[in-house]
Order: sequence, then structure tokens, then C-alpha cells
Amino acid sequence: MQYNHLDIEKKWQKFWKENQTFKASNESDKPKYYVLDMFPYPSGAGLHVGHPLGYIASDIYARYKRHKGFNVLHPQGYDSFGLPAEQYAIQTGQHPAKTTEENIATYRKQLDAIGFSFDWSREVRTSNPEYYKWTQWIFIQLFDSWYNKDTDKSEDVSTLIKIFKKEGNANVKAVSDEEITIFSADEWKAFSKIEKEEILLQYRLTFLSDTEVNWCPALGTVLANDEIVNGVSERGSHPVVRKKMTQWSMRISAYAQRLLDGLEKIDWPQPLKDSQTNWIGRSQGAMVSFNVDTGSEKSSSELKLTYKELEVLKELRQNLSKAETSLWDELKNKKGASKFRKKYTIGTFLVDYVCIAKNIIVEFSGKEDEAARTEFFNNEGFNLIRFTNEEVIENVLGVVSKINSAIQFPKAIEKTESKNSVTSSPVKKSYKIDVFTTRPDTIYGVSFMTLAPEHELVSKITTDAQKVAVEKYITATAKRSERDRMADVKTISGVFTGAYAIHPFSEKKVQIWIGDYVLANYGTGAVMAVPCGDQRDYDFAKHFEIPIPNIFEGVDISEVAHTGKDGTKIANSDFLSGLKYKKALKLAIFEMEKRGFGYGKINYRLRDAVFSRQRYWGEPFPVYYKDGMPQMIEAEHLPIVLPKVEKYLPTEDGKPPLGNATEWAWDSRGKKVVSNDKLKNKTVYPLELNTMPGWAGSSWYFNRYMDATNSKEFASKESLEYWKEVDLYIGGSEHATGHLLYARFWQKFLFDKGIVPVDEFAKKLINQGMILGTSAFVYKTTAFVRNGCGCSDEKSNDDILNKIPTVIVSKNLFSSDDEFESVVKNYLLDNNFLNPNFADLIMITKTALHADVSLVNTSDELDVEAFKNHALNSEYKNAEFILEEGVYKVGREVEKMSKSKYNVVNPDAICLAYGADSLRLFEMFLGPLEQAKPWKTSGISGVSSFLKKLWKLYFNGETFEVSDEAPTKDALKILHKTIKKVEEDIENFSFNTSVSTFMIAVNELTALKCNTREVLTPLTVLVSPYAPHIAEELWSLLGNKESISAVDFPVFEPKHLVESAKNYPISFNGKMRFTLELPLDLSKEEIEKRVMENEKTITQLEGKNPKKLIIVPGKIINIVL
RNA sequence: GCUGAAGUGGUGGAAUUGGUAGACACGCUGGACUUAAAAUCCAGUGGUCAGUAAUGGCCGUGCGGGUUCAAGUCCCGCCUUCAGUACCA
Repeated sequence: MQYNHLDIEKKWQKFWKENQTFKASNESDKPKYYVLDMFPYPSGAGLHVGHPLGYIASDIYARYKRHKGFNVLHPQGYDSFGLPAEQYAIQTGQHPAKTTEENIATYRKQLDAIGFSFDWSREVRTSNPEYYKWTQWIFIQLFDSWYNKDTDKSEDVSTLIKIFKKEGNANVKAVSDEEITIFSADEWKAFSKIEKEEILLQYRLTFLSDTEVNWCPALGTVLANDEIVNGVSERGSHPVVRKKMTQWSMRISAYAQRLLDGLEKIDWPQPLKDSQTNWIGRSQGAMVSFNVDTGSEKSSSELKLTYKELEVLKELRQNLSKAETSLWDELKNKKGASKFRKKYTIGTFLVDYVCIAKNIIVEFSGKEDEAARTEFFNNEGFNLIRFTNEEVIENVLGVVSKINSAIQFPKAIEKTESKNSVTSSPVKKSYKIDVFTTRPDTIYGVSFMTLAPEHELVSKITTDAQKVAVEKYITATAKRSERDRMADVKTISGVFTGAYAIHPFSEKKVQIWIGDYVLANYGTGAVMAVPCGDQRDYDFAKHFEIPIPNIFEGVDISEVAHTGKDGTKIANSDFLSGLKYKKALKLAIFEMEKRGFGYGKINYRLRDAVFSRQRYWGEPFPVYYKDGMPQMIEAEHLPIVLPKVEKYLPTEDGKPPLGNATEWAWDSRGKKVVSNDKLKNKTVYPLELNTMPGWAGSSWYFNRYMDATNSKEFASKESLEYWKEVDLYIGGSEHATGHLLYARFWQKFLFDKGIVPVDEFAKKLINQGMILGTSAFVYKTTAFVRNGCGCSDEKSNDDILNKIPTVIVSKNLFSSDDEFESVVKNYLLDNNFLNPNFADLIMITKTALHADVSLVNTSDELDVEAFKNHALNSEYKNAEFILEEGVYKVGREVEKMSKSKYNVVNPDAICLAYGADSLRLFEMFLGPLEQAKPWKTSGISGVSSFLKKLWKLYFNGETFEVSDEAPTKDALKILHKTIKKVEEDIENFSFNTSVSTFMIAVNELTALKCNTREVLTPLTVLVSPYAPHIAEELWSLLGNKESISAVDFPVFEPKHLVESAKNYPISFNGKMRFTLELPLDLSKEEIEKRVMENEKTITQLEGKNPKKLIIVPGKIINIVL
């Protein structure tokens, strides 16, 4: 009987399906093992041979583990939300759900044809409402949580509210928005509902924030950096501007340190861990504040105070009343934006206290000129609060809390139209610039500062003289995308703001510049420039002729900056001089903390993740807006299902596609989505119009497989407790800083909340390498008339060229462009396409053109007729082909497999021609799993003939015939050698070498003519994970009724491999000359004797005496001459 | 630039702890079978030199050094390719 892969594979695929062979149970006496693939996005193009590589590897491992007695969970599903389906919908009006459904059907058919042992009863689809119901639920959990730095985990917001009620927020250590205002418990209680919600939003793990994004007005959407090319949109080349938009964000930064720490306990590839480490980008340094110089000349011209008056004021500053002192004791502790200054001059007035960042003035009442003061301060944009002396002395805390609430919720200021505008000239306020530096030790090397052009202080500190230049520069940079700016590293650009900062230690003035090498969204968007120690600062300083002070001992900085840290001593740096990096760093931080303008800080590159997309085909948020504040819809009303829309484009007024929905309002009383008409009602509110990004659904799907059909819970406690985590996860390395980081983040969050039992979701991960395509090329001519040829008449040129057909030349007919030209010219002349008189006028160039690989056979020969008639080659229908030895040979090149390169190989065709088992074996045989490797279909004949040989072992001609005789010693040796190697290989994920081991075994058993049951039975099980269909068939032919899938793996018995002799390589000076068979039980002395008396040894020695004799028993003998 | 991975025949790739480099395949060459082709089977196949031949010599794992009885494997210094990331202060 011949091996017929078509019948066998169909038969067993049907058997597995009908018998639910691979259905995993959540209860078992066996140990559990969870093997997972990264689920695919079902694209319209279907699978190519590169996609199943990882699935085959994981399938082999899953099947192997079943043989080894494990209860294996091996599920599959679809990451089915995504852009391509949406774009198709925009073009065709087809609902993305429909396209997605169709694509999934194709995928399923293709996957089934390869014979995977997936438990399809647990399939998930991220676009299925029954699935995204729980994605929405997790979003709500994130919204309801805050990160407590004290317990170092996420906690419910209710615990935060409890603290607020008890003691306010002064002692709360949380990962939150920056610039949080401090309030007391009483103040908290006094806040309105909306005020409370605003405050809580600053703490929640998912929160609304104004984020700078790439906005494309023409497309009405935000674009990711990689969707922008040369400053315009990739699609349609529309201009893109940077814009602040309110977006949902995820506070992944809260988990930065734990995401780093967690890497140590998971068995993931080092390169992948490295790229996550880089991405998180922890750097240790210090935050330093530089005060902006207010400019003494300017203030003196504005302040109409006489010298004498100033003297009086100074005195007042030092002599405070009791009430003043007591209030100042409270106010002086305020930090950041709420910082207060005392006895400060605003205009011509000296105010008691002022918070400049929040525009609040606090004064004692009873001053003579109160009315004039109020009018002036209000016109300057200040809020004014007055207290009496008595109020302060009796209840200073009450006063402070009133001040706090004024800071938190400033009242609108009523400006009076002042008739006498004497005092209306703008007042120079005081600002400070915060910077982060990893080198606080070099602070004395600061000779200027640079702000990002977007920095909020830029407009405030720029002097009138520099205003025009600065504005010009800002508009110029705003036009460039962030990526653009970053790509262009060479051009140094920047503008001086005219303002100066005060060096906190030396108190010298340093210039403040803006420059686009400083990024607005990294660190604070400002740097202290140390040109002698940083190359970018150095280049900037050189370019703009800013001084470059040298603060390194004995280092030449005339050409480049000195960026090394170790071994160099700091110089010219006051108290830091003479110290080395480590000590200087510590001392610098210590000093700044002591003096109060800086502190040690760890900074992470990792940014909070923007979670809103202006797309249709994604998870809707379970969010509606009441009085502008986001409200979560209660979990029991989920899922909030995507509404129907007429158009999938953004609305005309720039709202996301969901803005087109007519039924997209939340009835908070009826607890359901209702028509937008009802928005007039008091209890009906608008729903969120953004949708979630692609990574939402994929960040937790591995948990859902554990209990995929549960409609009451995300997954039951028992199932989560049983399966715990993925034991083996296989997928591409392209997800290193996307999916794999977000999924770890969500898992840690879910762990903190007690929802999942482990905080890392995948114990071991393997990245499969990409399978590359082998593209085929044909070489096409383009003919030109040489310039300066003497034919001035354009028309005659055209005539000559028109007669020349497109010529396509076989690959081996030329080795250079010149040769190509002469081959083509000779052909044209021979065939009268070209007049010999014009031959020298014509120039021929070569273009390589992709040819569809399906038109090329395994010997690189092109089917010329098929090529001409191919739908894509209509322009070459009449082309002339120059053949070599009667055939056209194509050129080959290895490239990424892609539709546009016509090098895609479809697995269906392979399954049909060679069978799924051949495909599985061949994909593994190509090379190491982790490595990128080119696909060449021709190689599949090797594994295909292996399967035929394997089959033949069990047959005598047409009949199945297996002998029950005892196997020979040699046959047993082959078997056990194979068991050992295959088992080791699978454990090490070295699938390619076990395929060769099978080939060797089958070749050797064939040579021995071995067909004993005792050898063939275990051999069938060995092969089964790799080639399950043929294994099942042979297994049933061997007389078994049950599937082979759960049969015990053969046990290796070392006794069959025990050798009595070894064929020793005998080498001279390390070079092997001949081999010598010697018994293994010989002593070293006996070996030496036998080797030395051997005549081949004597010949090699040529009468010389060996200097040394190395004998490693069982391995090698080396004679040193 | 930084980080990581990798360089072995015509090709994909093997080679355990340093111990016979090129397993297993593809391709190619020759042969058998066939009217022919496909399929199948057999033999050969790193380069080079010598020899009618059997066989033997030399050279060979990106390059240059080193350690060692012995290096594809370990160490030092380069080169190249691929991947990720990028003005990260």
C-alpha cells in the first residue's frame, strides 16, 4: 500500500475533531502544562508558510508533553480588532465584523489542514462582545485603582478616599499626576462631587490627560509616529501637526520598577529582556531647580519705588508680626506649584504672601489702599484673599485650608476697566526651571540651559528683543513630527530666549536657549547643559559660541566632550573639586537636598501609555460623561457593544468615527445605550467616542483561555488557580516592547487586585525566527538614446525606441551591466529590432523585476508563457525573452515574505502536494527555531521521501507486515539512540536536529531491513509529535484502537547503547591521521602500547620519538612530535 | 551612535564539557530502471596538489593575534551582516 497523505490526513483530522481528542479539562490527576502561541490577526491575505512555524513548534511540544503524561492546555484564538478591517470598511462600506468573520473562516481552514492539536472549544476572539465585555471590565478595574507606593501595589480607590477623609493627601505616596495640590481632611469633605472626581482622576491607573499627539486634520485622526513620513501622513500626504488632545492614558509608569524586577524571574530570551530593559530605561540622577533671573534692570524701571521705600520694605520683610509669622510657618512648607513667597513686590505694591504659579495673593486686611490694591492685582490676574490678624491667630489651620481651596479651585477674576492705567505695565514674575540630570556631579560645568521649544516657560521668559526669533523657531519645529526631529540629528538649531537662569550653586547667570534636541516629553523638557561632559551640549555650545568651561582634571576638551565617568576627577567645582564621579555624585545630591533646590531621583524613559484611538474597529470604552467628568458604567451592564455607524470615517467636525452613531448615549436610569435624541433628558449622557487600542484585548487573553466560556467571570478562581500561568509561550520578537510589556503590566495589576494568582503570565518564552521568502527576479531592459548623440530630432529618437521591444534576459547570460547591454544589443541586431547604424546611440539598462514564485520551478526555470499571461504582467505580454539552453533562469534573492514581492508561499498548496506532515517536518528541518531562515520549497522533497521511507518500514510491498520476532541488537541500538536524542532535542527546542535524527534512524533501520514490532511501535510514538497523521495511521495499523496522542513516550534504556570498543581518532600534533578500533576497557598504558606498536603510527613517526602522548580514554589520542 | 544576535561547502544547516569539521538534507554529477518523463534506487560531491589507480600531501569554520597536546568552540583586537532602538539629558 502506498503512502497517501491526502486520505490519511483528512481521516485523522476528522477523527480528532469528532472525538475532541485535544479538549483540555480543568481537572486532572496529571500535572498541568500550558502551551500558548501568540494568537494571529486574521488578515485578508490568509496564512503563508512563515506563520505556522511557531505553531508547529508549540504543537510538537504540546503533543510531546501529552505523551509525557501532562494535562496540556493548547488553545488558539484571534486578535480580531484592527486597522486593516477598518480601512477595508472605509473603502467598501462592508462592516468590519463581516470581513473579520470571513478571514477567520479562512484561517481556521488553513490551520486545520496542518493538523494542530488545538483545543478549539476555548477559542477567543477579541472583537467578540462576550470577550471584550471583560476587556471593558478590566478597564473599569484600572479606573477604580491607584498605585500606593507605600505598599508597592495597586489598591482600590476606596482606600485612597478613606485616607483623604481621615487625613487629607499630604502623606499619600502614590504614582499620580505631577503637581498635586495638598489638602486636608476637612477640605476634602468640603469639596464638591466634581472637585473630588477631578482629584481622584489624578491618581487613577487609567486617567484622562492632555497628551501631545500627531494630529492630521485632513484625516481627522491621531497618527502614530510610524504613520508619518517626512512630516506628512503616510496615507494621502496630508500635513500633520502636533496638538494637545484629551486622551485616556494608562499609568504603566507606576509599574516601571516591577516590570524591570520581574524580568529576573522569567525564562525569556535575553535580547527580548534587554529590549524591555532599554525601553523602560531606568536612569538614576537628580532633579535640580534653576531660578530664572528676573532681570534687575527691568524691574527697577517698572517699580516706582524710591530707594528709601525699598529700604523700608526690606526691613518689613525681616520684622514680621506674630500673626504673620504664624501663617508663614504654615505656608512656607508648600512645595512645587503651590510654593508661597512672603513680602513680595507686585507692581508698586508689597504683598504679604504670593503664590506665583497659582496667581494667588494672601494679605492681611486693614491696609489703607485696599481698593486700589484689589483693582491692580485683579487686573494683573491675581486672586486675592484677605484675613484679619485675629482670624490667623485664632485658627491658622482654617485659614490655610481656605487658601488651599482657593489654590485648587480659583475663582474667575473680574477685571475692572481701570481708568488710570498707570500701573498696568506687565510684571516680571519669578519662574524656575526644573531639570533632570544623570550627572549632578558635573553641575559646575553648566554654561547654559536648553528648553524644548514646547516648554511652557518659553513664552513667559522670552525677552521682547528675542520674541520674533523664538516664535519663528517654535512654528518651524511644530511643523516637524517628533520622529522627523529625532531622525535629523546632524543639524544643530536653537534660539536664545534672552533670559538667564541663576546657577543654584555658583549663582552665576547662564543663558537660556531653546533647541529641538531637547524633547518636550522626556524628563522635564529642559536640560542643564554641560558642554564639556555631553557631546550634544558640546556641539550646541560650539555652534552658538557659548563658553565651554572645563570641569575635568587633566582632560582635553578642545575637540570633543569628555563623556566618560570613571577615573576622572572633577575640577573647578568648588566643594566637588578633586572628587571622582561616584563621590561627587553623592555629595552633589546631598548638597542640593540640603539647600533645597534639588533631590536624587530615578527617572524612567517609559511613558504612560495613550489608550485612546480615534477608530471604529476597537473595544468601546464603558464610559459616559456627566458634567464633563467620566463615569464608569457598572460591570453588570457590560458589554457596551459597538454601535452601528453609517460611515467608518471621522465626523465632519473632527470627532472619531463613533461620533457618526445615532444610538450612542447612556441612559443612566434605564441602564442601557439609547438614541442620541434622548440626550436632552437629564439622566441621559453622551458615551465616550474613542475606542481602545489594539493591545487592549491581547493583554489578558491568555487568562481567558483558562475558562473561555465563562459568562459570569473573567475566568473562574478555580481555573485560574489550576492553570496559573503559561508554561511555554511562542511568538515573534516584534512584540517585545508592545504586547509583551503591556500584558506583563496588566498581569501585575490583576495580581495586585487578587484577580489572578501569579504576577508574570508566561514562565518561558521563545521567539521564533522569521521565515524569509526566496524572491525570483527577471531582468528587463530599458532603452535610452544617448545624450549628445547628434540627433536633434526628438521624434526620430522615439522612432528608434518604439521599434525596440522590452527584452527580458535569462540570469546566467551576463555577469555585469556591460555584458547585459551587449547581450541585449546583439539580440536586437540579430532580430532586426535595431538598425546597426543606431546601435551605438542606444543605451541599455537593466532592471530587476519580481516574478511570482509560483511561476518558477525548483530548478529556477521560469514558465515564460505563464509569466506573459500573468494578470500582473500585462505590460510584458509581448516582451522578448533571451533564453539560455532553451530555458529562462531567474535570479534569486532572499527577502521578507510579502505579497508585493510575489514570493509568498501558501501552506495549503504544500499540504495538498506533499501533506501536512511534510510541511510540519520541513518547517522544523529548515533550521533552529529562533533563527531567521529562507524558505525554498525544493527542499521539501527530502522530508517527503523520509515519510515514504518510514511508511515502507511497516510494509512488505503492498501489505502491512510487522514482525513479532525479537529485534536485533543493532536495531535496538538505533531505536534507543534515537529516543535519547529526540527527547533531548525536544526539551532543548532543537527541532531541526531531531528531524535529522529521524532520518538517520529510518535510513539505518531500512539498511537493516528491520520491521520488528518492538522497534516500530516506539518509533511511531517518537515521530507522532512531528508527523501526527502518519503516526496515527501506522498506530492504528499496528492494531491500536485509541489515538496515539496520549500514549506514553518511549523510555530510553542506556543498556542498549553500551559499546565495547571505540574507533579512536589518532592525531599527530592535533591533526587526525587515522582511526584505530580499540576496546573501551583498556587502561591508558595498554592503549599507549597498542597505539605505539601500530604500523600506521610508526609510519607517521618517521623514526622520531614522540615528545608527549595525550590519551583521553573513550575520546581521542594525540601524539605530540 | 547604543543594545543584541550572527558569520562554517554551491544552498539550508550539524558538531555535547575544547577532542575525527561539514551530520542530515537540498542542489549538482554519474549510473540503474523506463520507449520517454516522473517517481524510485545506487554511487560521488569543501578546495587544491600529486598519482593510471588504490591512495596520499597541503589548505580550510569572516580577518589578525593569543592560550592549549588539541580551538568552529576559550581570550584580545578588528571587519561584515541582520534585528531592535534612537538627540533619554
